[in-house]
Amino acid sequence: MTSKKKKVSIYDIAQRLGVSASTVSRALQDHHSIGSEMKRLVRETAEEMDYKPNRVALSLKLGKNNAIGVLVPHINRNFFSSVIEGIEQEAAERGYDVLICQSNESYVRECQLLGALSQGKVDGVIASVAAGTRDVSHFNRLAQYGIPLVLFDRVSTEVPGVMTVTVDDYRGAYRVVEHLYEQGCRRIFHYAGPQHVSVWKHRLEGYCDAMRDLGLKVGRDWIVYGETIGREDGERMIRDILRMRQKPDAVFFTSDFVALGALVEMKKHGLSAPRDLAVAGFANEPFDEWITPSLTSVEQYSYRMGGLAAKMLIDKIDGETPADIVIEPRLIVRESSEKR
Amino acid sequence: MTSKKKKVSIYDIAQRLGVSASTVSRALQDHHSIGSEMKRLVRETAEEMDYKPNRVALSLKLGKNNAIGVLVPHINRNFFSSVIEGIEQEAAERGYDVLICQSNESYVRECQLLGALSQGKVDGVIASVAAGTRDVSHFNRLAQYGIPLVLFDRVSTEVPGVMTVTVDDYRGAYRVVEHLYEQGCRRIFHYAGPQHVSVWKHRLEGYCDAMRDLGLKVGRDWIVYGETIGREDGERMIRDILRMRQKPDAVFFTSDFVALGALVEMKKHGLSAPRDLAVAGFANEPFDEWITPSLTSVEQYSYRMGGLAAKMLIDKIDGETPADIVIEPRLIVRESSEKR
DNA sequence: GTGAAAGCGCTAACAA
DNA sequence: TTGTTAGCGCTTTCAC
Repeated sequence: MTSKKKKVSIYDIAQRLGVSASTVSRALQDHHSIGSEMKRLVRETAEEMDYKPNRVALSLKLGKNNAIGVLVPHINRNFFSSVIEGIEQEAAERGYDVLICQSNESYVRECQLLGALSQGKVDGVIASVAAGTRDVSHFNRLAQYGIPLVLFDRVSTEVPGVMTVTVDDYRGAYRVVEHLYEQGCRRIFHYAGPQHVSVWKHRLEGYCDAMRDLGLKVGRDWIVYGETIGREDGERMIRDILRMRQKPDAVFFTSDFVALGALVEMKKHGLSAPRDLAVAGFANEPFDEWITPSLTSVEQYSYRMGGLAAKMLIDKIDGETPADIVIEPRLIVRESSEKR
Repeated sequence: MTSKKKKVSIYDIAQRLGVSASTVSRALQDHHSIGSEMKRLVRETAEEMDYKPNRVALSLKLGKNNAIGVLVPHINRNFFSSVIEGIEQEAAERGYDVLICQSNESYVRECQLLGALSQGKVDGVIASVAAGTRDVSHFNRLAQYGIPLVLFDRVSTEVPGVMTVTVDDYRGAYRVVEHLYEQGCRRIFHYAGPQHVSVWKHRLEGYCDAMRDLGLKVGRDWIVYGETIGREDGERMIRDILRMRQKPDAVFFTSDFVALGALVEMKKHGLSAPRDLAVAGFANEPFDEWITPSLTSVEQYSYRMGGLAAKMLIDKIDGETPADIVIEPRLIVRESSEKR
């Protein structure tokens, strides 16, 4: 049976010392109007009584929480957990707590959580839009409450006052296509994600423009518009390809997971990349370099992205006006696409 | 220029309606003493004025935050982010916020963060001990403040009043050894992690006991006591093995990452699992089934673990006294160890 | 250099 | 059924 000590407040310290609470408060803040002898005394007593400031009271008084909310589609996805890790690192350094919640890609859940985040616990929000979200107006409420918002990766510019940090998906996709071209590929297909999501839209645009610039005409069935981006989608696409008369010599998948499914399915049919079909993905998931063949992909610097998003948000909270950030992605060529 | 509306409080509603704040407060809480007409009126006005309750004020008043703190070594590790996902899910369902922080495996950081978590923002803490931690007495402070603590995976029973949820590492390891034995392996080595960490200690014990029960004598250099558990460690161990006169026919690695390093290094030397050496890991990381050969491992049900930890903690906060939980692990046999 | 008092937004005794 | 009041723990004007 551990005796729960009652929490000690500045009043307890004040009483013990026979001074007023405000003196204690000031001493603890190293206020100039307090004598050094008094300061020492107060600090020692605080230490001795195991005093911990109550941050909730502080928040209420100051109207500042030193906390940011993070809203992501899923916590347990390498990309997002890596971003969160970056956020936490930066936030911790600047004395901020991080409150996380996940939308599970659901629009309804996202609305609820934004509601909860408007209830005064956080000074700002970092979010990435759920795949189920088409109308982003629920994000506006934050601005109405004066809560700054940073969107990362899956962003929307339709939210007034929003700040964004993104990777240049267009450039990343463009480079993938260039690379496949350099490997001798000409019939380059693309598995695209839902087009209401910014990143997948930009990757498709990068693909299209690169193809055009390279003088390659995109056939009518060269682009697959996926509803989801799971491994099964990649498997299905390979099966579909096997039934085609005119097969592609490369596929650029908008996600590593889809590409992974494709590689697995290819193996099942005795096909190998890049010999039978060059394959590239996007996101540089950790498994990319462990699988066989290793997977060509695009690094998004997710950890850095998180750090930048947090910095941006906290700077904004501190009254600055940070500019949007676009991170330059990096093409990482691996076995799945390197013809020699 | 968006006009930041000033936040509306119950006083604003009260004023508008010409009633007192307490009436509004009660109406909003659906208190029985308020007439249904009044309730309707208050609720409509609240809606109209876009009122959001201030949860910070609520916390201060009630001395309850509806928030739990989560302290893990790393956010961006599949195991931990999966646990966190489970925690968030359960917490959200029960109306709790989740505050995350990471110790980066550092003892000092863990101390600091526990200090921060004692500052009244959370009603309870879920944590997994940093690898750098040998003395766990810093966890005691939480109990002193009446903040319940659940430790998961890497636990310590030396913390008074602590609750734990773990996977039965001993059993998991035991089964791995049994399985390798059934595959015909007799010279089964073990790569162990730092022994001050509960999970690695228990896995080693499971290994030792299984070997004994199977009548296999463990040679003096069969157990490698690793300081770290990274891929490099696995690579190094393979190189060491290659220099041995009497080689093992199987290695049980206490971590999938070490096993992964081993498989990669083996490939480099033209060796393949399980033909030349059967390999098994622990944790069932997602990449286990994608790599070649796929890796035999032990599933820990991390997502469930998170949910259970959160349930346990919140039950405790609600005044119940939950019992410790031990999750039964599951051996997942894959190519790396299946002789046929 | 220090204290008294107000107040952040809310709830809950106590009164009426 | 409703209003008044105190107070959660802290900071900060204002007065001394």
